[in-house]
Amino acid sequence: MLTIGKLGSSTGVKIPTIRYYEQIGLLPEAERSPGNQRLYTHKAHERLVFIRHARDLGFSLEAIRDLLSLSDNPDQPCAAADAIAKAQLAEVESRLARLAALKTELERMVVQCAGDRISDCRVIEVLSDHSLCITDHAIEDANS
Amino acid sequence: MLTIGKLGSSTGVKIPTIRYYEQIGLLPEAERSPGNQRLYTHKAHERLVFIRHARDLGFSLEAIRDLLSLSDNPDQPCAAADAIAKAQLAEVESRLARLAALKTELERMVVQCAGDRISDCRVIEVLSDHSLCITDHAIEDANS
DNA sequence: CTAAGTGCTCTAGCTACTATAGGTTCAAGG
DNA sequence: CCTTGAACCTATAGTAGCTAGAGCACTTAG
Repeated sequence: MLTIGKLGSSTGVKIPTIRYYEQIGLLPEAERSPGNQRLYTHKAHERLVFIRHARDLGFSLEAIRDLLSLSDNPDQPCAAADAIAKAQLAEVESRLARLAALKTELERMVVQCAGDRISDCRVIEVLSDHSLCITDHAIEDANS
Repeated sequence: MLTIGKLGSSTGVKIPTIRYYEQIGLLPEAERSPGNQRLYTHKAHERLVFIRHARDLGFSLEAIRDLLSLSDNPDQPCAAADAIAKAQLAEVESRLARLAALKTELERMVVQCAGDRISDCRVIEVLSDHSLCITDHAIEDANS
C-alpha cells in the first residue's frame, strides 16, 4: 500500500491532482489508514498511470472517464474505445494544421521586423491588419 | 459610433467577450449613450481587431496587453514587441513538435486496434502501458 | 520526546471566456 | 402615442483542469 506521496512520485502526478481525481470520481475513494491517510493499492496505481498517459496524449478527463469504464468491462466490443481514440486523433490533426499556419505567420512577422521603432514594427503592423497575413489562420479557437 | 452589437458583428467578437475585455482593462471604458449603452469609436474598433487577431495567433491576453501598450507608444524601440512575438513563435513550435508526436502515437493506436473486444483492444492496452509507445510524448503540459 | 515532514480538509484562484437571470432602452409599426 | 420585440444593461456563476494557501493532524527519525 502506497501513501499519496509515494503514489504521486511514482506516477509523476502531483498530490493535489490525485485528490482532485478522486473528488471528481476518476479514481475511486482510497482506503484510509487508522490515521485517516489515503492508502493506494497496485490497482489504483495502474489506474492512475492509465489516466496520466491518456492526459499526456491529450485526452480530456471526460474521454478518459469513458475509456476507463470501457477498460473496466473487457467483454464489451471495442468500437467505442476506437471511436474515442479516432476523435482525439482528428482533434490533434486539426490543431496541428492550425498551429502550422500560426507558425508561418509568426515567422514572417518576426523575420520582417527590421525597423527599430514601434512605429515601423512589423509585428505590431501585422497584428493590426490581418490582410497582411498569407494564411487563413484565425477561424476557431486559438488555444489549439 | 457603434453599439456593442455592431462592434461585435463587425469584428467577430462576442458581446460578452467585449465587455469582458473592458472589465479586465484590455479595452478602455466605452463612452455611454444617454441611456447608458456603450458606444464605440473607430479607434476602439481598431483596438479590438488587433486583440482579436493576436488571440487568433495564440497570444495570451497578458502578451496582448504588453503589445497594446507598445503600440500605444510608437516612439519606443521595438525590441520588446519582437521578443514577445519570438516567445510566441517558440511556444508554437514546441506545441507543434509535441502534437506531431501525439499524432504518431494516436495513429498507431487506432490502426493497430484489430480485436473486437475491449480485452484485446490496442487503444486500452497502449494507454495502460507507455512502453508500448515509440515516441517520447508525455513530459510537459498536455494541452499543447 | 521532539521536530521535521507528510498528510488532512476546505476554500479560493488561474485563463479566457460563456451562460443565465432579471431588468432597461431603443427602433419600428400601428 | 403606444406597444412590442430586439438589443442592451448588471451581476453572478459556471466551464476545464488543475494549483496554491490556510490551518490543522499524524508519522517517523534521531
